[in-house]
Amino acid sequence: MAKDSTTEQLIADTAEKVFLEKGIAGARMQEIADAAGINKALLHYYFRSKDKLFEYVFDRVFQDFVMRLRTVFEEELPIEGQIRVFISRYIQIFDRKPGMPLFIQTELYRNPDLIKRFTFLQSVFPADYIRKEIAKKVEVGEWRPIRVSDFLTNLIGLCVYPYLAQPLLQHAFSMNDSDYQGFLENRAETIYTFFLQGLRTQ
Amino acid sequence: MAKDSTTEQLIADTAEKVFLEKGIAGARMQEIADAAGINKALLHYYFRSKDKLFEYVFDRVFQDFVMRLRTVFEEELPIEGQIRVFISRYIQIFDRKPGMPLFIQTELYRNPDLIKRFTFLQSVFPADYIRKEIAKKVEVGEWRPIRVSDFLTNLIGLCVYPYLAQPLLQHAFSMNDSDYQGFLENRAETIYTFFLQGLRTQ
DNA sequence: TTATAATTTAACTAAATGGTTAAACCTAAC
DNA sequence: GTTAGGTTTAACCATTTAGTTAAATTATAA
Repeated sequence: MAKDSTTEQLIADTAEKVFLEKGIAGARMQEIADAAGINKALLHYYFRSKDKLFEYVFDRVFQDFVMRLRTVFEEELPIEGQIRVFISRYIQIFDRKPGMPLFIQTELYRNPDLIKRFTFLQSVFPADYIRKEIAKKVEVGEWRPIRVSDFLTNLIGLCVYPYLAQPLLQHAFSMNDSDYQGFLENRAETIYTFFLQGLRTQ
Repeated sequence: MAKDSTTEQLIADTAEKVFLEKGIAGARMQEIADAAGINKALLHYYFRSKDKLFEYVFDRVFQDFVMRLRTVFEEELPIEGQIRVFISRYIQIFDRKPGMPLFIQTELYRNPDLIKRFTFLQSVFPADYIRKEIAKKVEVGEWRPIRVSDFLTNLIGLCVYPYLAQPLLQHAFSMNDSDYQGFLENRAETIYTFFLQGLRTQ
């Protein structure tokens, strides 16, 4: 019977696009079916309900995100190098799916229970490891003391904010789409320099 | 007949809460009416349609935001002092309405036309002024060169991100609500130090 | 008092929407 | 060729939802 998962894949991919664009409340099952080139009956044949489909998509999106980042702080590099990789990989993820950060934050804000689905989050936010590295750097007088939560919030905020606030920033800086694309392309290097300098003592 | 604007106010305040929490797509007129302690008929009596009500609320929220920030970079202070004021005022705004940043970004992302309603945005993002100040500081060797767009994106991102990503961060750092509140309270100082240091040459 | 505006009540409409059903059709494996 | 599962069609159901209506009621200002 050769489980033909192509259709399931197609549905999930299409649903992801629609959900990313409109959120669960704004998305319509009919629209997903149309966009996938199938009919509503088949949609419910594969995914019983809108909620089930949403959860499936949400998990997939988040897993994709986590999987691309979880190994960064395990690599054999000095912390500065890990930070550089972290930044560029973060940006790389969102370049492929610019709507992803806003989607995750919004759905999470409106339904905090979704947080329960977040496994492996500690590997993307390796607080203990970072704490130790900060301590080392502080001891040799290279960095100022900083809380882990501030360290990671700053780092991630610098990476993600341009994607979360794209329409606002693009308008504020009078950029067209390709201007903004150019702006984003230079961010990785800017962030790296700025972030590391921000940590230093002098 | 004394136009009793109390009810209009009440409706707008209540609608704001509901819209901030659920977005336009997730909000229900009935829910707004109930929360305001009135009936749906009266809701439509004051605001003809959901869209009209939403636009009214959206404008109010954004205007409130702009009005609290527009004067910061006109104050008689050195740029460092202006930055300090900017940060603390930014944070102060969101402390009162934590859902506001996510609301604005999400609705703007899903309906980019709303950007047309953004007047005075240039006074919150005074690109020309900042450009000149950067140039001065670079000339005396105090700051590294940085694009205005990066300068403002970094500054605002550092302020706003903890509000945009509250559920995620709170979970990642295993904080309860009061932990997170404490985390936010120290942010202003942290950001100020970190941001200014990030700009420096050495 | 009287007229006018605010508010409630309650029923109603029309459209959108998630989800179901059953029969028919297609296709590939056996 | 038969069978089983994927797919379509098309109608249908129940519920939700924005918005309306009209009549009754309450407050308010002139």
